[in-house]
Formats: sequence, structure tokens, C-alpha cells
Amino acid sequence: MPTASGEHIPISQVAEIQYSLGPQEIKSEDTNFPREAFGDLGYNIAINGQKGFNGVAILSKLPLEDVTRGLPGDPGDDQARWIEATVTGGATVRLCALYLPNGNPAPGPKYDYKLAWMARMKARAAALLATEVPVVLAGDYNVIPQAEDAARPEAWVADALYLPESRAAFRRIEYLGYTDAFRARDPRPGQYSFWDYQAGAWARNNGIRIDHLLLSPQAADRLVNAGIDRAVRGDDKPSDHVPVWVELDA
DNA sequence: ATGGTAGCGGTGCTA
Repeated sequence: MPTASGEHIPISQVAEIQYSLGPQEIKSEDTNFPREAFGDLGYNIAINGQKGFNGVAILSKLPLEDVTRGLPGDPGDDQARWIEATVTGGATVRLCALYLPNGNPAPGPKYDYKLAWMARMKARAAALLATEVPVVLAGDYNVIPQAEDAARPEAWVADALYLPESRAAFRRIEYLGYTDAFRARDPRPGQYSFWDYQAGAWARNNGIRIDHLLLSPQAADRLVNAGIDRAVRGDDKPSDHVPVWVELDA
């Protein structure tokens, strides 16, 4: 991750697609985002920001076109958790950066919002498939897909990140025809993207895999490699998430 | 062990 990990901005997770980044939880309004820092590095910038919480962006050294902000399906939803842009200049990709609701405590209104948001995401994911443009859905999904994606799955059984309804909603999106890029490349258990700040989770490797890149068939056909940059979790003042990335053929 | 830590924004919420 050549740029984002060295910045003093609260990037909780970064996905890299060719030369593109999709950070979540930027926790800033559009006007406060460090545009100059990234612009000086040659990035084009598209932001869906929000004061204090949430916020997503797409940064790319390739041109960005047709930027849209917000997840369709609920005009009353004012949380900045979704942005799309078409990355051009190489092979065209529709890139979506998403910050899926955490959903805790469950049950409750936050969990209801999470599940409703995931139903809307499924509808948008299906509509994007119909375009037949390669699609990458990148972000913090706040979903642990399987037991092997948690060091201590028993600790998560009542948590919104692992409840059966959350995992089923994630699978429904996959079953539309999307590929979990990291899992397709690496079947080993114990590969995590998040370690809590509390209770020495990083020192104990008590992690979970909740940051994912889902690829449409046209994008999956171009998948060269995928990985998780776990080492940066050991940096000074790290995010609790680490970058998850894919390399796609141009 | 129902805590623990971090960021934001201004002392409690969200994760």
C-alpha cells in the first residue's frame, strides 16, 4: 500500500484495485478530506463524506468517471457508506467503496438497519451485474463469513458481525455471482483483516476477516492475485483494520 | 474478567 498507510488520517481499511484505493471511515466532510496530500501523489479523488462518522472515498491514479454517492433504495438514509466510480484508462472497472453498518447491539434498531442496508446492497449488486461491466465491491463489510474467518468464533455467536442473518445476507450477495477475491486465492483459515484495539487482540492474533473485495464474473476473470497486508497492524498508531487488495489484469 | 482501546468532538457515542 504505497500511500495510504503513511497518512495521518483515520483510514480504517483500504482496498487497492490496480492504482485505486477505496478507504472507509474517513470520518470527515468532503471539505476536510486531505485532497492536497493525495492530489500531490497523483490521485484523482471522489468523496462521499460525513461529519464525525462513516464516510467513504475512491482514490485513483487512473481517471474516474460517473461518480455516484449513496446506496439506492432509501432516500431517508443520510449515512455516507457507499460511493461508486468507473475507473478508466486501463480496463474499465466499476468500483464501489462501501462501509457496511456494524449492526450492534443485536437485536435492535441498528441491527435492523444493517439487514435492511444489506438487502439494498444486494439489489444494487444485482443491477451492477446486469451492466456486464467488471464490478469490484470493496470495503468494510462488518461480516465474518465463516468460522475460519475468526480466531475465536465462539466469542462472536451473538454479535451482529457473525449472526446467521448477517452471514446469510452476505452469501445472498455472493450467490448473485460475486467472488470473494481473497478467499478464492487463499483457502487457509486464520487470515484476518481486523484486530480490536482492546484486550491485546493484535498481540494474541485474536482477529477476524471482515474486509472483503467481491468481484463480478467479468472482474473475477481478470483476478491475478489478492492479499491482506497484515504487517501494518504492527505499525505505530495503526488502524484496527489493515489493507485488503486485489490485482486485476488491465 | 460484561472490562478493555481509539477517534471524534467536546463528555458520550460509535466501533
